[in-house]
Amino acid sequence: MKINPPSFVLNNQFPREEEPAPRKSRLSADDWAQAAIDQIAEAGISSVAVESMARTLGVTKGSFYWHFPSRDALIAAALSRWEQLEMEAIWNYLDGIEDPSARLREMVNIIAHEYKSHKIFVELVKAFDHPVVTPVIERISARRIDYMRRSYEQSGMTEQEAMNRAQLVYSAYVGFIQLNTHLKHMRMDRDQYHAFVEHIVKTFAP
Amino acid sequence: MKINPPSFVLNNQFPREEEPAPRKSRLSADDWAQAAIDQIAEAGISSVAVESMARTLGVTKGSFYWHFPSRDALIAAALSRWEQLEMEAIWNYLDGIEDPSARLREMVNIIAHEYKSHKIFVELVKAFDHPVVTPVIERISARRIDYMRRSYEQSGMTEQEAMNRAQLVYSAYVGFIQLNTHLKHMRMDRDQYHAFVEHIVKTFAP
DNA sequence: ACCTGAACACCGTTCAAGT
DNA sequence: ACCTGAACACCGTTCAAGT
Repeated sequence: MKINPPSFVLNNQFPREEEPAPRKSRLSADDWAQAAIDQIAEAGISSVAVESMARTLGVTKGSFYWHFPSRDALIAAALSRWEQLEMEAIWNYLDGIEDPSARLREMVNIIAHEYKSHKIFVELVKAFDHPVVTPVIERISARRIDYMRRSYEQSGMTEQEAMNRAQLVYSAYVGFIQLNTHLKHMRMDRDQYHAFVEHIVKTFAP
Repeated sequence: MKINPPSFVLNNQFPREEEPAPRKSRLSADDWAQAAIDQIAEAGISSVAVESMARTLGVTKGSFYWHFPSRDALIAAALSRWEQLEMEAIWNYLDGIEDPSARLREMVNIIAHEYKSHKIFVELVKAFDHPVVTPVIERISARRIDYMRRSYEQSGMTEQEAMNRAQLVYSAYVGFIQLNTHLKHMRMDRDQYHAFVEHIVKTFAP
């Protein structure tokens, strides 16, 4: 009953629509947005700097303002692009799995590995209070919590219980990715990690 | 069996040692540190700006650099002061309670209300990846997790189980304060909140 | 349609000079 | 011992001028 994720998940690469072979000398707004996504995945929201990105892209920073009115607009466009291309691909993949408990397990599986989209989510949580970031996390979180709530309801919980449980599990998830990223005592080797996941599964079973 | 917290917890005010009545015209490093603590509690780490704080304190920003070598050094001093004065006072209060389960309940109680120290902790979690903030959260988190681990062990859990449970509860706590602060669907009225706390207590019972 | 280059504001940092 | 004032670096933002 093991489900193998598709290659675009394993490769941290989601299919792009265009991307012609010869690099065009002039840049589009999407070029800037994609560069911003990569920058966020590598070093977080705060590392998105117009001046240094312009240097990397081989233009002056002044040219940036032809494409976007501000740095925040660039971040917003980058996150929107990421939601539509990368997050949506994951949801489509998950929705293709019939069995609800297999779907939930696979959701955990994707999150637990260091895929690019998970890395970006970790960076977003770090910048939780940024006005452009908050609504993105809000949308993603609402969808994930709802996803879990429905699974718990299908397992026979009352509506209220299922909601509380989903919110609690999601809180633990958001807290853990932060603590695990930053705190020494929360970094675990493979055995500890599996024991911890076992404990979580047992504690949060319907 | 209800325990009333001491006035310094309810008033969000912890006793200060000196503080003479006539405001001295010259500033000390502690004056800057205390101003930084208040600023962090109000608007977070990123709002600590040398220039605007100098304006508020009635000096030029140049004078700041007589007291501290950098902005980061100010933040470090502020957080150190907060740990020693405000956090330590809470721990001393908690350690004065004999019954372990009453202590744990009171710990949750203090955290659940919007005291200044809790506000500051929320701000620190927002700036989790700041190199000056990380070790502070690390110290506080290690102590709290250890506190809970011991309680679970005293309740008969194995060492490993108690550790996993403590880490899981703490993860949920850290995640919840973030989600509750920022997400609309996680804001609860009094009834919802009590039902949620009930659910947590039941789920995480030893 | 896209980019340059120079300007400005804001803030962290330095330092010689003042009291 | 503590502070001022002017300077500089860095980065976001604007805009007239170029192709």
